[in-house]
Amino acid sequence: MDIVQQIRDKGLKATPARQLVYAELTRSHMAYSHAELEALFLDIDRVTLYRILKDFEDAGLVHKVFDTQGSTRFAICHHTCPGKHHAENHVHFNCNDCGRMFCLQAVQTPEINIPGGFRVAGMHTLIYGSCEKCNQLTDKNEPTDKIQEVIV
Amino acid sequence: MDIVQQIRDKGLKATPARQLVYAELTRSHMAYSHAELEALFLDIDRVTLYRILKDFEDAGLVHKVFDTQGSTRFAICHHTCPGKHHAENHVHFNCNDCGRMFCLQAVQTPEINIPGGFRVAGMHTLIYGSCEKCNQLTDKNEPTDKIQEVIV
DNA sequence: AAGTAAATGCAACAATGTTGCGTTTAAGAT
DNA sequence: ATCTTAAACGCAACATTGTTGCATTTACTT
Ligand SMILES: [Mn+2]
Ligand SMILES: [Mn+2]
Ligand SMILES: [Zn+2]
Ligand SMILES: [Zn+2]
Repeated sequence: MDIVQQIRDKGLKATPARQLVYAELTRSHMAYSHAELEALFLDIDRVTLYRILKDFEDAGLVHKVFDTQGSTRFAICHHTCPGKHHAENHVHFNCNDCGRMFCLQAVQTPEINIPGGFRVAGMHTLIYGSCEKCNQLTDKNEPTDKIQEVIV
Repeated sequence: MDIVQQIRDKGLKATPARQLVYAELTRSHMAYSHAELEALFLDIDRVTLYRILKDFEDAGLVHKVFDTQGSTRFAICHHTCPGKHHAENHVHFNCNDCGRMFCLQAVQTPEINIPGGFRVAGMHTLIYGSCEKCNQLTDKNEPTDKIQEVIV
């Protein structure tokens, strides 16, 4: 479906800034930090970007997750997403080397039994290590500074 | 072992503030936010508290974790702790109602196979829901504002 | 008891996120 | 096509969380 229409379908105006952000998140399937998005879209105001991400999250277009440093990141919601709690269904991977974070849409969060009187509502699973790109680059002793397209 | 000696064994001076913080973390086995500790120890300077927690973490006395809000929390390291990466061995539970966070020392993080060229170094498992106390209080429609001792 | 490196307290700064408000604009109605 | 208006934007100001520099104090060694 058209990006403009997807934004409008959530009751939001399809402004240029929103189209840019949504297109990028859709394209790369990665979880972006605020800093990463600011660097990508230098002409979008910092506050506007905060509000766009908040609006997208409330609308269920994106989900918010935290990386291993506790920094906030945003990623697109898959088309079969059940709404704002989408992030809880799948596992995330954070690369220690390049810092990028991936939504592993195909990997569901595991089942865990915990003792005591806890009532479980959901869980977050964050795996860390090094991504495919960084594995290869480490082997070749090359720099790992570029952010490139990845589909997981 | 004596608290003073445990702190000294890591090459740190056993100051009054450090003894207070370490004793509390040892007693409750919970993961405390900075705000919770500040409220508990009003006479400890804010910056000093930051430095105490950083020093404890570097020394392997405590581990740092993030809760469902992305807020930083600190918890004691178990006596059989392998050092700074202690937090990665066990599961954490964050109560949606009272906000408290528990170290489930007895619950190991699960094994997960992920596709692609990712090299896994470790994982964080954060479960959320409501704790035993809040379950009971919800049933009885009572307030849930008190922080009390819990051993998990 | 004295000496010294470590720790503390305070102020200033930095990073991240929020709020208020006047201006601009997207999208529906005419 | 133009008008209308609620929504979105841009900017400044503020709030929260965490860090750094430095003068003073204190825990531990001798
Ligand atoms: Mn995701
Ligand atoms: Mn823990
Ligand atoms: Zn990488
Ligand atoms: Zn609770």
